[in-house]
Amino acid sequence: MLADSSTSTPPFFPPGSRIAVLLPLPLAGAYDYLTGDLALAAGDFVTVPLGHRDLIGVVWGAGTGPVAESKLRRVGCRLAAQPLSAVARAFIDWVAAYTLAPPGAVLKMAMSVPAALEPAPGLTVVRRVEPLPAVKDTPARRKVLETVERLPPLTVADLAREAGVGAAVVKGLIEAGALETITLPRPPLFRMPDVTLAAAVLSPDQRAAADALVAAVGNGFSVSLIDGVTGSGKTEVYFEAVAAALAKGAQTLVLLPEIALSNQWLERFTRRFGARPAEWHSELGDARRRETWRAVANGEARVIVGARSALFLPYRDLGLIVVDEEHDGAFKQEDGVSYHARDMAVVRGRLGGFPVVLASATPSLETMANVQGGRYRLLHLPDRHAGAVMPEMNAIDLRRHPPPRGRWLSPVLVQALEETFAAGEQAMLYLNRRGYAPLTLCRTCGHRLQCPHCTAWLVEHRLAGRLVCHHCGYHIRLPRKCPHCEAEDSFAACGPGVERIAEEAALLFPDIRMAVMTSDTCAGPHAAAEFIRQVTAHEIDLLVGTQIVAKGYHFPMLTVVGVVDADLGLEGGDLRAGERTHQLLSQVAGRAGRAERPGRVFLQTYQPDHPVMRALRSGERDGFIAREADMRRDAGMPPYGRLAALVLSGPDAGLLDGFAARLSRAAPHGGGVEVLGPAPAPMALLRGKHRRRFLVKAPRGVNLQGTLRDWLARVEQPRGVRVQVDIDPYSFF
DNA sequence: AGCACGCCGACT
DNA sequence: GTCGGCGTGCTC
Repeated sequence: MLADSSTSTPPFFPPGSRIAVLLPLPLAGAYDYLTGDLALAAGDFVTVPLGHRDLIGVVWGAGTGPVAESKLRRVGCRLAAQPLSAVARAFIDWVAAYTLAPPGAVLKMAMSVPAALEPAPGLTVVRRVEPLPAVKDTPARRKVLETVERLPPLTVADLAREAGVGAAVVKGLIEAGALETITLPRPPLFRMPDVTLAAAVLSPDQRAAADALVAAVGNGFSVSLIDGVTGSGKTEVYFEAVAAALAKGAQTLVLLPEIALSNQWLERFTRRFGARPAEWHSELGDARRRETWRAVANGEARVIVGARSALFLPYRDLGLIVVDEEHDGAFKQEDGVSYHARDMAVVRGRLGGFPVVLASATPSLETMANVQGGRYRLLHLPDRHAGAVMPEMNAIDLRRHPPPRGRWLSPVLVQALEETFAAGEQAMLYLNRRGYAPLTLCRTCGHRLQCPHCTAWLVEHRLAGRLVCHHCGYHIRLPRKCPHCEAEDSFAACGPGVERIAEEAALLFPDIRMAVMTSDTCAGPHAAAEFIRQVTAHEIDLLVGTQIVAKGYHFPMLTVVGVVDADLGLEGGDLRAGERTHQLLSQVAGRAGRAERPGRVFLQTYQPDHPVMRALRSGERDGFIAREADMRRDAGMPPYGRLAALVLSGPDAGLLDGFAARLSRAAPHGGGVEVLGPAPAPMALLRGKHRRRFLVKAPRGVNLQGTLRDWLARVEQPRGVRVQVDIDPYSFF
């Protein structure tokens, strides 16, 4: 059964009890309070005094702390909000223990909307007073009174609009006593998705996968991976699992990497279920956020689609989680509590006793290792449906077919673009680099323009007319004189960004219609939706963009994709560089030729024989993954070993290095634990803070968290130094 | 995370 | 002589 809907009563605390209350603060643990004359249960939201202020916290259990009972203060009051379920509380404790974050910091993610804890305001509507007192009669008043008779109760503003008069008339009638206001419970904001609508027609492979998922729903914890190439219909398959969960009365969470960009996904959902799901992402307004939080807590929202933070919403009866594009790095939160939403979704499923579905065209090595270990069930979708074929993959060897000096597009790619535009089809150029040029240097003295707060070059944004640091947002106008040698007009832009590629394309194809899509040019979901509309309506011939264009859009007339610098992601050679580049370029390639038109993909590379390029060209994904997996296994790296990063940061480099040296001397050893570092973190200076990093490697089965906790406890932490623990680090920056 | 308590420079 | 800067330390 659905474990979230706690059938057993939670621990109960009668008046006069000592209880632990968890506060949404980064404190070491829960604080003890006395219930006073209140009767409380675990999970209740309560106000408690802390210092001079009153805070909202959650009753976490019996009070067991070391503080003397005489020093305890009393709980203020119990809030009417839906209590936090036992599973939600266990999840918060689990995540805190795993990530080494204070439990209150995790609770804070679940209490991100404090205003939602206040009771939902009702809807104030107007109705007629019976019997109607004698009031002055005017044509406007008569219209209002007629409208009140004719329509169900409306708000003042709606009634005035319906009657075609100003709000003052309605207010006047209320004043005169002919109308009165009453407060009704607010009508539901989220419509129930309709599971009786016809599902998409599924291929036999899709049908088999969908049947397996449907059978898993309501049948306890399990993890399934839908592994299928772009266009194989993964979404339709997991929609059947969503329908099954809805039919069983369970809430469903669908996690997407970038919900703000997924209007196409929302449209598909709405077509399938006849109602929009509840959305949860950073662009929600305050009122919507509050309403959604309440609707999740009281069970009114049945399907929630959201970014990673949606994992911590206070679900009333969650019974299914789908993690789409499970390989996507956006699921890893790096700042504050650092967690991977995919992995925590699996934990949430295990604690809640329900199935978790992962979906990807390029599953992560972690997930594949779990499939091979028999922990996750594999559901394979081999074909692109509707007869579409996989795009033809071409590597352009830039050593043999270099672009002209000062240009970035190889003649081979230029010719393909020419053919595409001549055929009346669309093309996309992909380069994961915003701005015009990533580096600006002085031709006279060689000085490079660098961010004063970070270890990073300033990136020229020519459209905005400035140089920008992509790490801290620092920006200046392009100076005329070199700050070092004072030479005038001596700057050279080195390397391309998307703006420069667009400039080159405009030079080569002056007559085509072009758009540049980056996070700079499409802030907000509406801007993205407008780009998508323009491309779909074929108002654009060439789309130039960064990673933002790699997301799963369908453009039926888009037949050629050019990857301007396929080697870009391989630089630096971190643990996941190969895997990540393969995933990203596979996804970009999937944009080509999705309808009946065959697609062609061109990868510009100086390393056509690199394993990543070979894998992309041949489509030998599994062989590539197996080789990457072997390398990780040999190196004892995740998912075959455990890894954590310890990042020390602070404004004083000397203090930082002293602390790092003391930590190094106290470093754990033995049991296969290996500590690498301290080394300057890859961004040795970020936002004015110096950074040093340790990497801790351990075999599976070692208690990594315990080891780290003990290590940190052995060394006193100076003020002015921040220590950040990142279990399972992803980015090495 | 707040918020007060602390000890050192420019004001009525 | 005070007002106030924000460094540091505590809150059951």
